[in-house]
Amino acid sequence: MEAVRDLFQIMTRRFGFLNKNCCSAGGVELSLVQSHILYEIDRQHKPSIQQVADALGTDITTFSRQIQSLIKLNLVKKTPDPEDRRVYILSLTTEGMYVATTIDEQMNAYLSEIFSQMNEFERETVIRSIKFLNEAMAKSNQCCTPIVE
Amino acid sequence: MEAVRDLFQIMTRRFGFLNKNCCSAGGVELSLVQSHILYEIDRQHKPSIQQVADALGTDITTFSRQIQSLIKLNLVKKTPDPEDRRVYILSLTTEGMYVATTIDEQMNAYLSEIFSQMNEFERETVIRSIKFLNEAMAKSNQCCTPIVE
DNA sequence: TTAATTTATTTGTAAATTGCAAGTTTATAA
DNA sequence: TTATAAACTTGCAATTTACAAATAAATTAA
Repeated sequence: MEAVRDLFQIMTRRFGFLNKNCCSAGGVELSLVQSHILYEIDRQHKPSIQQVADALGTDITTFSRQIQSLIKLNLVKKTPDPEDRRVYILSLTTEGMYVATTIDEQMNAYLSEIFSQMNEFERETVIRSIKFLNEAMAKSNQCCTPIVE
Repeated sequence: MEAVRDLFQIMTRRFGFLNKNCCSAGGVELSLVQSHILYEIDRQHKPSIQQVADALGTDITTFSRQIQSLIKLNLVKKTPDPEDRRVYILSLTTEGMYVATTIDEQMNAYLSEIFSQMNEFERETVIRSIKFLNEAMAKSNQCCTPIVE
């Protein structure tokens, strides 16, 4: 197999730029990391701090502080879990939800623009390919998840 | 178009993990950023500091310091450009080349493992799709390049 | 039931990363 | 030849990071 890595490296870099340019909404200027956190909280169902940190592969102590700053920005809410009082459940505030949604819409708009250069068939193929790839990565145990030592 | 962003977000996150777990070679422990820099210096033809910083979308002052630390690690070399004495040409040292190559091989090995789950046709399709996507992103002027204001 | 262990989270601290402002040096334009 | 611009570096100061250690609650073992 030739230089598959190059393809990935360039693609993810480009997508990274997209994300980077995309992170302010509702008068709030977010860092890339913060935008990823909002995304992940939104995506998961009542996640704990630990769960989101794991999903993003961030050190828990770092993550704890990141959450603190997002709470200060009034984008994230921390609720004690009644089931287990060690745990805090994370959720987006109304404002956080607005910001996350806005970013999401912008990202999708950018992506639409990219895909608009393709015809229906090409678009379908590319999207199906990415889905497929994600599944393959999920199945692989050697890679693609944060290191758990 | 449905939630294309999700596909991308997950894919790039997974690839990010891959990169993250992949950054030590030849007894040197590199950060993700450092590994990206080696990659980009290797890829470009006698790039200047500015060029690599631009390609990676990093602030030039930050980048200047990152190069300094890679020089200290004896992975990167800075040569004055005879054509324009303001400019420094970056290149990898022998050791830097070794590290970059090792990381590259590891990444490709991981990717091979992922692709080994697919049959020949699927593999071809996925790879062609990513190439295609890269071209589309390159053509788009709205996105996918670092902000130049 | 108590003691020991594990899990979730936070804080102390110190190092690394970042970027703006300002500076140096060389090239180019007026 | 003076002014402007471009490539790069340094001085900060703020932010981000992660390891070690602490707290508090749950679980498990004795």
